[in-house]
Amino acid sequence: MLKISTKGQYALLIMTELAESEQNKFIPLKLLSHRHNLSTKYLEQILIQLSKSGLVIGLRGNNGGYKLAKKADDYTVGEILRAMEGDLNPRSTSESNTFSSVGNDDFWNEFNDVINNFVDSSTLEQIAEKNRQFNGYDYCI
Amino acid sequence: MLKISTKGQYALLIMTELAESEQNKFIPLKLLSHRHNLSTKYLEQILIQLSKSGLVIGLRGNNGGYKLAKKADDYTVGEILRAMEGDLNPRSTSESNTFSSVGNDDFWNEFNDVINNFVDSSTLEQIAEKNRQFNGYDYCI
DNA sequence: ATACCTACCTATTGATTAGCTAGGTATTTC
DNA sequence: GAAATACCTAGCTAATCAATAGGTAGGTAT
Repeated sequence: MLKISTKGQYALLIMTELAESEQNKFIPLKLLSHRHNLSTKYLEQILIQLSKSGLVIGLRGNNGGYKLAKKADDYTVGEILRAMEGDLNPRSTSESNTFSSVGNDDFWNEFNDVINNFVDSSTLEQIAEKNRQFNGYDYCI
Repeated sequence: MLKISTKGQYALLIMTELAESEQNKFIPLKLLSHRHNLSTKYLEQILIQLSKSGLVIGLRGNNGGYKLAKKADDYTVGEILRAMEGDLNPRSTSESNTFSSVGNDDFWNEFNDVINNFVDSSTLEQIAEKNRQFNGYDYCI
């Protein structure tokens, strides 16, 4: 249906949240879920998966939580979404060659490129920066 | 999961098939399904829906079948896929504003634009033409 | 040591969708 | 009127989505 699941959307949202945090401190899951009114248990699964993928670092115990594994500039949106969704090919890869035609194949390949080029040229930092600007104007009176 | 369903893929494939037919003659469903090894009953549902959407004209009885409702040049891939899939927004529209942030919203809107601009600038004729060229080289010896 | 905090793990569930299959009805041509 | 065709409606299986639930392991402060 050409939709990114809520997992992908939540993941991106939370990653930008982490990117905006000062000094990249560990932020506990509970705080993140409460701030965005998301199910803690559901978000937990997402963060564990991000952690397994190496996009985020989790630390247990008091003052633990999650933080980015690298600088926000070094994340593409693509790698974040793919960590949650698997590959972002609009055509199910398995059936690519069972039925097809040259023109159709070309179209689907180009479509795939358009999508992936876009998400891979968008960085986490770009999103976080926009949020910072907006929050700046909004609250700095 | 950012996938176009088989319905959308089949629809596009069959539409290009119709576009390639000489003089836009009516082609029976059974022929189309056999040529591409697709379930007749499943493809039937797809063509009925395309017919309801006005993209294709169905005629019953002997020598009946389906044909395009207009010139291949006048179809965008977007309108064909949307007829099968509904809108092609990668973010579920309903949840757009329940959770969000400026940067995230901007990203999702741009993503939406990238996808829709692409499918709306690809025409059925472009795909059909590529097929015709290929078939020309392949069989004309 | 122990109490608490936090991430991590595994299973289950209800709702929805994808991808078909099946059987019938209406319409057109010969 | 018989054959060919599109059209209609229902159901079915498997997968996926979006959560919920209950537990375990690892750190920290006292």
